Amino acid sequence: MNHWLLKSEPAVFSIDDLEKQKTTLWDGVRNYQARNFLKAMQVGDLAFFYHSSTEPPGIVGLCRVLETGLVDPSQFDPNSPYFDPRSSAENPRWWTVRVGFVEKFKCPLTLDLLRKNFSPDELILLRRGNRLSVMPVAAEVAERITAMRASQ
DNA sequence: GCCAACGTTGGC
DNA sequence: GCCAACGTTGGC
Repeated sequence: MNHWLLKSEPAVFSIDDLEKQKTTLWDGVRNYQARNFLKAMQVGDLAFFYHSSTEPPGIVGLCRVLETGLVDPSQFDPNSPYFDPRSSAENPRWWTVRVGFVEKFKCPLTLDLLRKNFSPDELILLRRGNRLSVMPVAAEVAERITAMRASQ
């Protein structure tokens, strides 16, 4: 099983929204590196849910990959901000997964706390200028994150 | 609201 | 294929 980190602005979609909805299609990713990580996900993988552009930013919960290899429907919707006129049904450009709510952390693991416990080498999130919204988390790092959560 | 960092676009 | 211009991300 692999671990991932998914970024979302809570004003757009939060861990509370996921808890209410139970599952969601992780659509709207329009970056090739992030898309490739989405493609590499497998059913059963766990993903840390990260809130960005909020105070404080941080990991706020956990979700699980339920379905993989899904075509992102928003690329075909002219009314969607994620519409991509270069995509076609025969040759879709953007792929995604469905994730399900697992848990919301009692205390968020803030970006500040993550910086104190991990190096930028260990956690892509912490790398200078990082803007990836979907990224892998090494097993050993995921274990330490989970341990931090437990000790809060 | 600022701005550094980065990805994408498009002229050449 | 280069690279300047531009738009976006996201922490602060």
